[in-house]
Amino acid sequence: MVMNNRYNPLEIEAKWQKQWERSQNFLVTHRDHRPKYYVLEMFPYPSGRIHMGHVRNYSIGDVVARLKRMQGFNVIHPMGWDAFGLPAENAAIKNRTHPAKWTYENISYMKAELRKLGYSYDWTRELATCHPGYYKWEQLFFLRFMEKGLVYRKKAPVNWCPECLTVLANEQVEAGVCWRCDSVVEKKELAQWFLRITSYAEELLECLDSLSHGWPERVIAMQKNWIGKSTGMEIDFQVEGLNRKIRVFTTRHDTLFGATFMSLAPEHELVQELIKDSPDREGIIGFIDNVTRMDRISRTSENLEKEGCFTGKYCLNPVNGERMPIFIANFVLVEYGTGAVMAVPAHDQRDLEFARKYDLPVKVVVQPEDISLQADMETAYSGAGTMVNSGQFDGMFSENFKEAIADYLEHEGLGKRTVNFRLRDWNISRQRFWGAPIPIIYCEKCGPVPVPEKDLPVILPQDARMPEDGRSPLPELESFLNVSCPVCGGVGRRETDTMDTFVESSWYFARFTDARNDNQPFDKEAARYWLPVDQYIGGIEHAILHLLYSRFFVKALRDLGYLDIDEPFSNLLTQGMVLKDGAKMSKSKGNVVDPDEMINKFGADTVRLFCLFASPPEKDLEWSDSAIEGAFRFLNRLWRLVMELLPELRPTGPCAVLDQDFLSEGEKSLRTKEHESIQKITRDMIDKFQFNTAIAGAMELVNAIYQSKDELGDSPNRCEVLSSAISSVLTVLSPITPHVCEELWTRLGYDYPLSQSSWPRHDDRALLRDEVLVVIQVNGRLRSKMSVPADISREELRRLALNDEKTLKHIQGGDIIKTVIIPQKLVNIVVKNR
RNA sequence: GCGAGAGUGGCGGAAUUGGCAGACGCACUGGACUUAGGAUCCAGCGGGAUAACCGUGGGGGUUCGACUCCCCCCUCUCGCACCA
Repeated sequence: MVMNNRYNPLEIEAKWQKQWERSQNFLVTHRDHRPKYYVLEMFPYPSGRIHMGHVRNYSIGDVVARLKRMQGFNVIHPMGWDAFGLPAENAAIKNRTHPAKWTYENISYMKAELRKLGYSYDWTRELATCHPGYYKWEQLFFLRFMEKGLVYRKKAPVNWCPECLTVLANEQVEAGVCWRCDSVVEKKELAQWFLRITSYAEELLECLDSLSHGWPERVIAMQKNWIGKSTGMEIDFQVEGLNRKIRVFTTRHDTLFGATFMSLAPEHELVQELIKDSPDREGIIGFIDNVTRMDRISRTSENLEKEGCFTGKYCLNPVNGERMPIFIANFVLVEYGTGAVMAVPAHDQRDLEFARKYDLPVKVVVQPEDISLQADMETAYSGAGTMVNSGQFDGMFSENFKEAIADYLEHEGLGKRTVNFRLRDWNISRQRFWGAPIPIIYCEKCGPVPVPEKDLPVILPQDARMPEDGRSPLPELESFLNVSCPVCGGVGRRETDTMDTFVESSWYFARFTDARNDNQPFDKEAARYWLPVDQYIGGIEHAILHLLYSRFFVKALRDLGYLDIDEPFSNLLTQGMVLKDGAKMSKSKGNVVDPDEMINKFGADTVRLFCLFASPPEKDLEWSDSAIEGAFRFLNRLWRLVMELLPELRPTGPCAVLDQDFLSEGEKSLRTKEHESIQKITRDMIDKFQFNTAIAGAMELVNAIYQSKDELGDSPNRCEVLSSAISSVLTVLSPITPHVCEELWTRLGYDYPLSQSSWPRHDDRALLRDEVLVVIQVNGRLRSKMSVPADISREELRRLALNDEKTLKHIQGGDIIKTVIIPQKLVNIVVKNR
């Protein structure tokens, strides 16, 4: 048969994929004596086709899964579909069909693509988040969250994407534009459902420390930044002539004596009352309108000139009673702190600019040591120093004064120490159809009422027709809307908003532990055994969004008694992007490389090999058509090597036990290379996930075998040494290129599959060489090399080095000051010229 | 501005963490085998008059010895950014 001679990837790949499926090798249960290992890749949105980014992501994950299996772990490696989302609705409108149809068709196509790549998934755990059997439990969690006070409904100005026709959470607005479609986000006043993620702000921040070993530093930094904890005080300022107080949040209460005016956000709740009888009311309202109409990008731009207008009212500084004019300022944000800022122009640059513009007083209260600050300063001083102009506190160090004034204000009831977070509650209402319905019924009498647990799931109607204009059909779908109130039996109407799709991805990793459970979200025992995820792999784009939401969900589910872990993902690998011609692949740029095409041309093993070899996992990978041919060439080379030697090879196993003393020089040298390679590859693969260098190591070993097979001639242990080395190559490459390795392994005569073999262990004794190459330097410069017995004494090595011909040339005419000797490595002779 | 990361041949990338800079691969050059080669094999491949020497973004320093450690500077990528 032809296939006996030539490497035919498509044929052997189909064969082994069938074989693995039949043997059910990758199916696991939690009733197992082995230690568990949970490896998970971020599940895909079923957009239609797998792209190279997926291939890279899932290839890395599959290597980890196969590797850990070979190391003796009970490995769970599931795959599923993040199946709710807007593209399905758009496609449904276009094709005049239901989003479910498009979604399930995509899933089945993409699943076939994944199968062709030979990934070792436990497909019995497959899930699609759009299936009622999945989102039923999500709706249950919503009810549980509600009971716990973790869900509330609030009318608030929210982020509205005019393109997606729905609201967005704060995390989903990036620099003022929609994360999905880049439209400029607008503000809209709507009643929405919120998850109280802020209750966990402190813990979400603190636990980041426990992740510092397993997570990339920059992801941790981004999350810290997003949570944005700052410690300070809330202080009340009495409004003059009005029975009102303005509460500010400040981290610089040490500068309180220097506060000379007050700045309010234009949206601040007191503004309308303050300007009620102002003679310039019209002008002020005009100013407010101008500011609030601005989009978020320009409003929060640092270049925006600081502007404001005087309300005509004053408030009183609580510590010195000074009158402070109250301004409305364009740079004060209503959503941060209390929406009001005590302005201390001497010690805050923004306040200083504002004060100069409106000719407001500047009062220095913190005096630095080196220079003497004057009120006519050009830049504000924000450091520490000695208190001045601060009454009886003058002379204190500002950092100490901070505590003193805090005590004083708390004692007088004028303020209190607080912690402020940048993190806001998570708005999960979406005005979309293709999402999990929020299980709420609005009753005319009882108000919003939770759907009783026994009525779950609230199923997304199958008969919905998508309106052409892109809106959700739910608000007009009578069959869905009409329902009686579960409390009073009166007329009720269902909530028509669906949940943010990030809710589904916040707990899917837990559902994987028991994906077919019809009675509960997952069995507690199964979850306890499998969770947390030991290795999570995905793109950096979810550094905040998905990873923060999932962390919150796990903590909330823990407190509800469902889970007993604190964090979902112990280790996180953020893989780099796949680029072509230096840019991210995209249809518009026309630089897309289709995985299917590559698999058909070279086979899955080559595609996998290239993805792992071209670059370390965290770095971006530049696609190269000629480099993937190189990967294909290597597999052909490996194939030919085994085919050529096949008649004389035996299934000795990798790192076969051989008595060193009976080996010839050449045999010993190949054996040493084999064991060195195993050592290096093990270190690279297992300890560092550096598959690119591991593959390089395997290539070196293949090169060495090619050389040895000719050099060894008919030496007595030729068969054993070659068989062992080749078995080793196949074993260590098998997580990366499983099909070709299994095929060659079988042809070698093994009667058990590689996928059920153990990872090889090198023998330290095999690493010992009789002769080692030692480098000779003179004054740190390489001058000569020589091969010496490995156990040579230092003195003997020194003597040999000093008598080396090439070395002597560079020593002549100088005095030898000293020699540095690193055994088995180098000799450095330090010479000083006479 | 703040935070994280990077800078090494023509290219992707290595370097046991202070000890032969450029592993492995791509591209390229020469040769062999060939009707043919875009298959395969062998050899070469940082620069340089193939000699000295110079070379890991630049400049200093520590050291017998620095891609690696310390100080200063430059460039690039990503994230956050009027956060009170």
